[in-house]
Amino acid sequence: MARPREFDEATALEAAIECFWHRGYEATSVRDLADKMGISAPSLYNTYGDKHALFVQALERYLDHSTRARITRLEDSLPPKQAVRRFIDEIIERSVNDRERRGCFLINSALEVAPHDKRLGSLIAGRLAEIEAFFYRSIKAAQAEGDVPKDRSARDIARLLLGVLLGIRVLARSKPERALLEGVARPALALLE
Amino acid sequence: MARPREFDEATALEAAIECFWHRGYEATSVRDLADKMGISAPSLYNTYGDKHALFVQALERYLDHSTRARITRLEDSLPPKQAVRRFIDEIIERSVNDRERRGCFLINSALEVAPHDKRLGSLIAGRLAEIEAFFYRSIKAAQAEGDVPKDRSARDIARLLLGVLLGIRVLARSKPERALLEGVARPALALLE
DNA sequence: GACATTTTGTATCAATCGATACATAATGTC
DNA sequence: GACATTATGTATCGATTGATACAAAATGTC
Repeated sequence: MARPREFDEATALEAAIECFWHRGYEATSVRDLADKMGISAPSLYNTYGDKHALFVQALERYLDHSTRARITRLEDSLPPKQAVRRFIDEIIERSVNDRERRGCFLINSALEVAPHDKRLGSLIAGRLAEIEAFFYRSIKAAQAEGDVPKDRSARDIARLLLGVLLGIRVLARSKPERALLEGVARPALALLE
Repeated sequence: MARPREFDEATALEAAIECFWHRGYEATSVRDLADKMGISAPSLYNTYGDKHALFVQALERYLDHSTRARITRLEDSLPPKQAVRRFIDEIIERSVNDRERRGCFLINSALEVAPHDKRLGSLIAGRLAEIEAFFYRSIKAAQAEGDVPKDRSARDIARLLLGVLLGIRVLARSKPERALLEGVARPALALLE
């Protein structure tokens, strides 16, 4: 019917994720994007729309393949309390080994673009709610199994863990020190015991 | 000796803080700055250097008049445990009432510019350390007075509170809901009881 | 009041921004 | 192979970016 695309959309989108993740939305130019994606500007606009639409697609792909995949993997392979602990542990590990200090694409976006973009803001808020929901149902399940004391508010602890997660990610971008990040997490995780 | 400046440096710097606070570093143009500061571009460059130097001065002034002033005020007027509680409470109050969702200029900067600017990165890291130090010495003092259980690590709880502070500030930019932010803070503050 | 010094306002610099016009190339359909 | 349709490459659009050149204006010193 028509000339086929010569590049792989998903592969190019991965490159776009790298750009936006590393530099943020404003500091990334369309030329940066096109270069790193290995395509021309017209191909970029033809395939993904404009810069903003590309950002949305990049963020959505990142969330599906990163945050959401991690939750599914841990929830399927570990008992609930361990899944929560491991989630936080993996975030710390990633943060300490993040030599470029990219942090988390979702959390970077929550700070940079959410307040200025209503549509993206609710997308991001929804994804943060998914993380809170993971913590909440894990704690609830652990409490049902007698693995976490039942006199503690699962809702509040889930929210604390969400806050701790965001805090660790932000802190790591200016002070990526293991002792500090583990210090943040330790008293919060101790509430599960 | 020479022609005197026709505007107040500090007042104009306050306007620059508003710009950078609201939009971040990259998204704020020199024209935005000059307009809001009520001066011309040459006056801006003549007085503050370039855009980057202006940002540093704006951030430093913000920190002296906001974060650092709050710590001093609370520490001078309240017993240590109450000072910590009040600090967190005030942050939540500010976040909930922050209709423009500006968050905290320091924390916004920790995420946007710290990883890309070594000099600013260490400035920011130092200021975050000051906040942690405030939590730490408050908890230590409260423990000495028997106001906080002594079997808890003051270092870890101080770090948790720092993480919670950052988490609340980030969360508030996409979900400024009181119940959520208070839920994050409640289990952390409960560790002081 | 002449001079040195600094600030201010106008006007503009080259570079880069996001985004496209246009012609050419590559496909499936008939 | 003619045609419709979409992708690609070149070349560039007007707008905006950070930053200045330059001359006029305002001060203290002498």
